[in-house]
Amino acid sequence: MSFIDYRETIKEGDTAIVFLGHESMFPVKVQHGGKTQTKYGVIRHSTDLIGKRYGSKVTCSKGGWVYILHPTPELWTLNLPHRTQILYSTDISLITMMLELKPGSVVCESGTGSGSLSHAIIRTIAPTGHLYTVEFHQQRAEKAIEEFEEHKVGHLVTVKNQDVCKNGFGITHLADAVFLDIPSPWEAIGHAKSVLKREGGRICSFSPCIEQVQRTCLALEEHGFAECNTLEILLRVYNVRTISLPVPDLGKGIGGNARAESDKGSPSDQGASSAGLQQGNAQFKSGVPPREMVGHTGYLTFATKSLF
Amino acid sequence: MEGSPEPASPGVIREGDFAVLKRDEVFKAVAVARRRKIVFEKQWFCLDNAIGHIYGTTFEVTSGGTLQPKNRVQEAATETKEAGADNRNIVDDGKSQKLTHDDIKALKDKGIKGQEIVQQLIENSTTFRDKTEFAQHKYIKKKKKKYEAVITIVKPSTRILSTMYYGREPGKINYLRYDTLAQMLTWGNVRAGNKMIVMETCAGLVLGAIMERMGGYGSIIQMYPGGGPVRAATSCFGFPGSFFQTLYDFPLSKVDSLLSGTFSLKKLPLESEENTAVAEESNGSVDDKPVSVQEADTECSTEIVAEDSQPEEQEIMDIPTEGDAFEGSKAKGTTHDKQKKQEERQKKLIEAAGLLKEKNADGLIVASRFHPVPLLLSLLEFVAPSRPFVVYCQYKEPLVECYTKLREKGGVINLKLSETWLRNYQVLPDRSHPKLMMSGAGGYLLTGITVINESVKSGDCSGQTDEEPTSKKRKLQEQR
RNA sequence: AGCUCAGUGGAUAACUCCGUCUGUAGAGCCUGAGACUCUUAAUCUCAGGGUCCAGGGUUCAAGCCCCAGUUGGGA
Repeated sequence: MSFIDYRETIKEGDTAIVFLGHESMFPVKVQHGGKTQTKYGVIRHSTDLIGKRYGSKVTCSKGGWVYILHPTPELWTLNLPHRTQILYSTDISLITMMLELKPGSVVCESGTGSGSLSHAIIRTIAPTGHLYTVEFHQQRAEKAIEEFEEHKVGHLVTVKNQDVCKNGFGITHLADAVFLDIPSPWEAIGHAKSVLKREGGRICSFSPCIEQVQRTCLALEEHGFAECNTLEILLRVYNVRTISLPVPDLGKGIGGNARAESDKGSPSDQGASSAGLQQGNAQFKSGVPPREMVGHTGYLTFATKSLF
Repeated sequence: MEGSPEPASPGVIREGDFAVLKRDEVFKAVAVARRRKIVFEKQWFCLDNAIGHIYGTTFEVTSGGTLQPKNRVQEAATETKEAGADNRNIVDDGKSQKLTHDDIKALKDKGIKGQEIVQQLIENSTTFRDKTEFAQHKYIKKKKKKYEAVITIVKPSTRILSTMYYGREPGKINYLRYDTLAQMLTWGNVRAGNKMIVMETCAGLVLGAIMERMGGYGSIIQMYPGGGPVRAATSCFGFPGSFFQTLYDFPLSKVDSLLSGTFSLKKLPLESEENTAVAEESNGSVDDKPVSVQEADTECSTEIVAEDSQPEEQEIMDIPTEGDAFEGSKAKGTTHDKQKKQEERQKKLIEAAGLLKEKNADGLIVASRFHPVPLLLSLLEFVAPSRPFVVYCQYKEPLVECYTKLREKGGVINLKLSETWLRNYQVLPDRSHPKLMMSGAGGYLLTGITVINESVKSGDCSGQTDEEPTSKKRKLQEQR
């Protein structure tokens, strides 16, 4: 198992995703002799997991079943233990594209937070790129290092426990892209500029509040960044449902005979009949939005450092 | 609001009023009565002490279940002396609050004021002064919400009730969101003096909204499915009885017969001596030739009913929200009463039929759980030319079908299928951002304007296909 | 049947529930109204009733966050 490479079978030490259905799934560290409880019964790692192919349907002790999935950054984002608020795949997708990340890219990130975005970046820049990620909270930095090692991507990432606003990223003129997810990003724009390659690169800053964006944009301009652009992306999910609407009873049966002869061609005759609707229910499929409303995550401000 | 502390009664909470309780963004409609327990947000209390105060007053709930008005004077400007620069030194070990669960419970049980409890929590937090200024502010806000819970009593309105229903029982109003309702009232040109046709299954909310906008002037014919109109939400508005004198209702199941001229009253009581028009109708229908309602007769009877106050009585019957007080007086309806009631009903029905038969309504509003196509095609018959109509549906597909059918049939222009999105914002110094985006789940609208359908009048089908596009083109040019 | 340990998934309507499809504003019961016939009532239809157990902590100034507590469910 690795977050940057698919493997066929489940092995000791892997982080696998146990999929129970709906939105319900959780990560599990596979260990000899390990046991995992689910609502469908117990899973015994040695017999139920190790050696099985990813994607297998595993039967639990109560007769229920679950799927075991190979981890991906997207599944990890949905299952990682939160130390902070995290970025979700909708925002991550836009960040990745607008920062022009690809295999070989060198990226600087701060703060690391819970590592949701970090995993996605690492997947994209592997096998030859590198991520430098800076986090001023000591426990969070340590936990991140631990996770990267566990997920066998440690060689692609360097974690530093320091304050990016004061001390920058600890390197200069190496990065193709910089990403900032910190409360006062405008204080880090200078360091960001100096860490980007001399020939230029892209920067992105994530902020929940519009005042932060205003300050950041001013700072970007002062430091000579170009193509400053702020975006917000919202995900709209639809559930596909069969809808059944009752057809109203307009009393068609009672006066039906007389109406057939309506000389004026009264359009009312077309009522239920021309609509092709019989008494009863009209059925159709529709995409219905879930009741929960889309919440605001943050604004994404992008800019380019160019030679000119 | 202009600072005039007028003793004018309209602004005062009185027994028998319909009022709305508000806590934060949660509403509940209640009938104001003495000695009646209300449960709201897991607190129970009586409204006795609220009677006599003006609407908009904020109350605290005492432990004894009474309301005490709360003066909003001192917002102790909790001057934040110390604040951290960032959270790098805050560790989430769950140990920063020194008060235990039992300590806090004891404070509450002792009846300590919410404000004091919040202060205690702050003083016993080892991390509070290390939080940033913004985090401190947020912390206080959260604790206040929990411990300084107050309720405000407000006057019902479309704004309040539509917000309440969407939040509390959206299924009962077919997910009609309040911004969508606002669109309907505007595009429907709802105003005083109109003659409106309404077909809704939104608990009577849409009807109430229309009545509010009409202010008691004009007339409304409510089309209803099944045994009678539902007006649970309408009664929450607390409209004066006069508003109901020109509110009529008519069963959907009679619409086709009315349109085809075979409309009759089958279950009319045998002895309907007073109203000759009614008698004629019932007799006529038994015979060979279906007799349509005479316009002159119905207009006459309309005026008669407008004078007596029967409609009001009917509304009170619809009101038994949670009322048990009136139960006693509700003598088990004698057969005589029942018969009398039915007679009144028949009378109103005849009047409603007469109004519809004039085919000169000023607008049509549809918002129902039924498929809108047959409703729209039939009910538009009763609307005068050059009048707006609005159809709401929770789903897009049926309205697309309406659009298609109406284009085929003609007689309407300016058809527009629409949906509104709504989002609100947090605005605080340096902390402004959108809160929620409400989109998709608020339903869809089809709006349009009726016109004289020449293709039908001429009885020439071939001309229809040619005329439609040209007229549409002209309209487009005018708009640009 | 009682106690202890570990892990798992639930608490919203007066009450009881809600599905391995990315199905928790959906229902049942209850109450009421109308219809109907089989009338101390049955049946059918419709309606009324919803803001999520409680406390603490924490995330950036956006929770798809965390912890221990209460209650009941399963190995």
